[in-house]
Amino acid sequence: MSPRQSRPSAGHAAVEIPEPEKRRAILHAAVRVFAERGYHGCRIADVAREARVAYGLVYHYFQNKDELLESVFAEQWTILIAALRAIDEGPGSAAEKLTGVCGFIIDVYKTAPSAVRVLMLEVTRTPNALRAGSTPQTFATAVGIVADVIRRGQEGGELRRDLEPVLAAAAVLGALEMTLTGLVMGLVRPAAPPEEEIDRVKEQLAAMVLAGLRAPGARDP
Amino acid sequence: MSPRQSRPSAGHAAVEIPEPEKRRAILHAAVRVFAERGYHGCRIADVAREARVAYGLVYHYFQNKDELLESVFAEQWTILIAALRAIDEGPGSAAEKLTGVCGFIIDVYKTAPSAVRVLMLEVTRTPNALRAGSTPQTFATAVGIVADVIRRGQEGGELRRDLEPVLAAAAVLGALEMTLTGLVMGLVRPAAPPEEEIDRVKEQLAAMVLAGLRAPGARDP
Amino acid sequence: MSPRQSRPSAGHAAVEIPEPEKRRAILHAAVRVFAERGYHGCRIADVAREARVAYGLVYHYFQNKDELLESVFAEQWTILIAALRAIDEGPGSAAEKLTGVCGFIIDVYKTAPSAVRVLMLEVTRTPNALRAGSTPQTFATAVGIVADVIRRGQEGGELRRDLEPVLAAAAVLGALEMTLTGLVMGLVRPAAPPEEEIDRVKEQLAAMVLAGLRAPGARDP
Amino acid sequence: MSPRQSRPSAGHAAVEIPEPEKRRAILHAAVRVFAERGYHGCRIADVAREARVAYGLVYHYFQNKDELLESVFAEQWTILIAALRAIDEGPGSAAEKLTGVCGFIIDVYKTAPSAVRVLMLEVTRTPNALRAGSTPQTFATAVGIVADVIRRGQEGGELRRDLEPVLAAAAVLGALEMTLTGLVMGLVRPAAPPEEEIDRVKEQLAAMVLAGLRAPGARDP
DNA sequence: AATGAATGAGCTTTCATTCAT
DNA sequence: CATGAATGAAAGCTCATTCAT
Repeated sequence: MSPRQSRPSAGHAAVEIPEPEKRRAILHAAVRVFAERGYHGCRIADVAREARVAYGLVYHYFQNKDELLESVFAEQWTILIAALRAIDEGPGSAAEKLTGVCGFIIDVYKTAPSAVRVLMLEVTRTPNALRAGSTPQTFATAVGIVADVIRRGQEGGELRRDLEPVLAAAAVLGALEMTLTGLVMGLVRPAAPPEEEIDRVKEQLAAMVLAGLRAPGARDP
Repeated sequence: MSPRQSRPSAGHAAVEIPEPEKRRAILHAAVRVFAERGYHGCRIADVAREARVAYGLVYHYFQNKDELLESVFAEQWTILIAALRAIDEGPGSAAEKLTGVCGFIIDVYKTAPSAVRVLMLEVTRTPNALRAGSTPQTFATAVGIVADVIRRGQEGGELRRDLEPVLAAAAVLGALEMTLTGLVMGLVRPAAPPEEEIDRVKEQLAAMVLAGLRAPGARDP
Repeated sequence: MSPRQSRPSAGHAAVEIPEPEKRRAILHAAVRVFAERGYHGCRIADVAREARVAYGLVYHYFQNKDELLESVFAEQWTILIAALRAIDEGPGSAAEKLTGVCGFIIDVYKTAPSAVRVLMLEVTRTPNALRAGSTPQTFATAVGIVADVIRRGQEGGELRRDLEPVLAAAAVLGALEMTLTGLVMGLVRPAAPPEEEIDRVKEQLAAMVLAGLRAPGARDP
Repeated sequence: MSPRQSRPSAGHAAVEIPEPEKRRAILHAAVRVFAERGYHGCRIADVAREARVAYGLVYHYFQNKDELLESVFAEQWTILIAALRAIDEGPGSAAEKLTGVCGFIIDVYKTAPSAVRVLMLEVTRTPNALRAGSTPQTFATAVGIVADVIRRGQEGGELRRDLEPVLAAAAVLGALEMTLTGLVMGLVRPAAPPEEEIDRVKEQLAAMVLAGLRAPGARDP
């Protein structure tokens, strides 16, 4: 009787059916509301209002609340992981790659703060049922990629070897996340216009992270 | 006709009215349930069951769900901030104090993981209405104390001066938090019995944090 | 294990056990609260607070809410009916007796407004279960007594014969009640000090009632 | 995302949005249940069942119980006051107008007894919070209109001048109300089929009221 | 007698989900 | 596709009643 599937998004051949504009609006709205209020606090009514769409339409495009939020998760993780992979597989030293990771996340944050919050904060709070198949693995994947960067940096003598890569990766992402949170909450008052302020955060964070991980003898880039 | 106030908890002199045992049980249960499911997902019925107490008793001691969770917040923050203050005002170098902070939080985590999760995770997710008067300030306070430690370390030449203390403090706490989250989610698989594993995390984290903040010339402790 | 019966109030012989002071306080408080908020709106907690007595004590003296409120009803009606009977069986013309009825109710109102409200207003609103054995009959009794006065006045040629006595009696009591309500609500603003104001109401009401009922030829008293 | 406002009910021009049928059903049901059981005794579940409507729909159209009952109040008072105004401003002597008032209320009672009970009985019992803005004023308004009729009758020499109009008006409405109550409770047993019985009540009441208020010299109509 | 903590059924309110249009 | 009224299960809150002290 209509869509309602996970939307593989592309057909296999010929005529590419474009994603309906309103479906997109709902998904975007869901990201914001979800980020703002969390899984249980996010009401379908809120999403519909935020998307400026009729109540019932949400159920036209998504089976139910869970499927909607799962889509949100999936989409955001897909983007993040793709980016991390690109950085990981690209050229450059471990230090450059870590700087790239910090930079990317903070850049995303500049244009879509809620997207970052969804990824970082909802990981542990969202019911397991929902994340089934998506989050724990994907979160692990994200941490894993960063850990890989670190591991190879250790192997190449660029980063200190006494740290467990996974643990270090988690710490780096956590540092990123909480710094952004501080920004959201106004702890770090913008001494400069927001745009530049965020760039300053980016630099400092990268510096701190690198200093924390770099091998004693290694040179600054 | 009964309690139901915010319970300033301490009198000024002589006859200290002891906190009713069941009130305490409810508060403890609330910490756990709250940590587990977040603000909106936490049902009064769950708290009551967890505390092995009748439904209605929760409302005997607390006005409503909000007041209960606010009490949880207040209590946890009070404990954490007192500990941070003690470390801040105690003796030792900045490095030792930062190590102390990491150690304390991870130690608390060993005995009461949910308490830590409430503090760290609920900060941004809990409705503003609820946190009014409690969280934003208290969170800021906690960050502020750590930032002070860092600032004095910078002034004493022990820590690098190019980092904004508040930002660095947030990053440190974030690194702590996400590492613990990783532990919870099983990302960092215990290579050793849990107890020792956590101690290993403590060491590595402290090492990383210190390396990230220490001034180039400073010696290892 | 204690009182808790309907309290026949007097023993049969010798040693008269006096009604406990606090039982009385509860009963009085109940009259006020009941009058103020009606059956469903009247909480045991309110009664206890109003009586400055511990919550549980109410249940020491009364089986349950119903028994308490039934006692209130019974007591008030007993008083009212006794007074009406006394007037009815006393000397005087029908006109004098009707004046007496108006006067009595308004006088009671002066000292215990809530008692009057209980009698007059709760009649139709209180659940049948509660009034069982008390109200419908007693209310009917009260109306009946006034109707008797009217009937005898009609038979004696003093009052007009075209009115159904019961109907007329109800109307008289209703006029009384609503006037008092008007007073409570401040519709009839006291042009004089409360005391005198009420006396003025008494006169006017009696005059109006008598004029409404008196036979065309009958003289003013 | 829907109705839920006080429903000003009438637009100014062209396309009149009709009141949803079910909203109306709920309001009607509420009048009955409210009349039957009073403010505190009236359960939303009862209203929904009586209106043959799903529980939740009540909350679709009304914010909460208070708003629902306030709407009931407002509607009933609006009707009554409009009718009283029409009588007041229409032609006829004061006596005819008073007869009209009695007749109107009793006629309404014939078709919608509960409506009358809501107006007359709930005035003093309903919590102040609820009536705020609606009842005290409107009740005063109703009494005021009747008082105006009386005042003008006094000025025209038709009615006795020694009675305070407001007081007399309250008494008249009270007589009406209690008579109807008596009818409800079966005090005045129908000597005739209900229909005629009520008409007999109407006549007797009007006669009594007029006799009570008419100036000594004035002729019978 | 007196107290007030403790219990839990019942009612209000919310909100995911369905359905007629 | 789009809409929003309609439904009802689940969660929050109240309060009569019991019970240990």
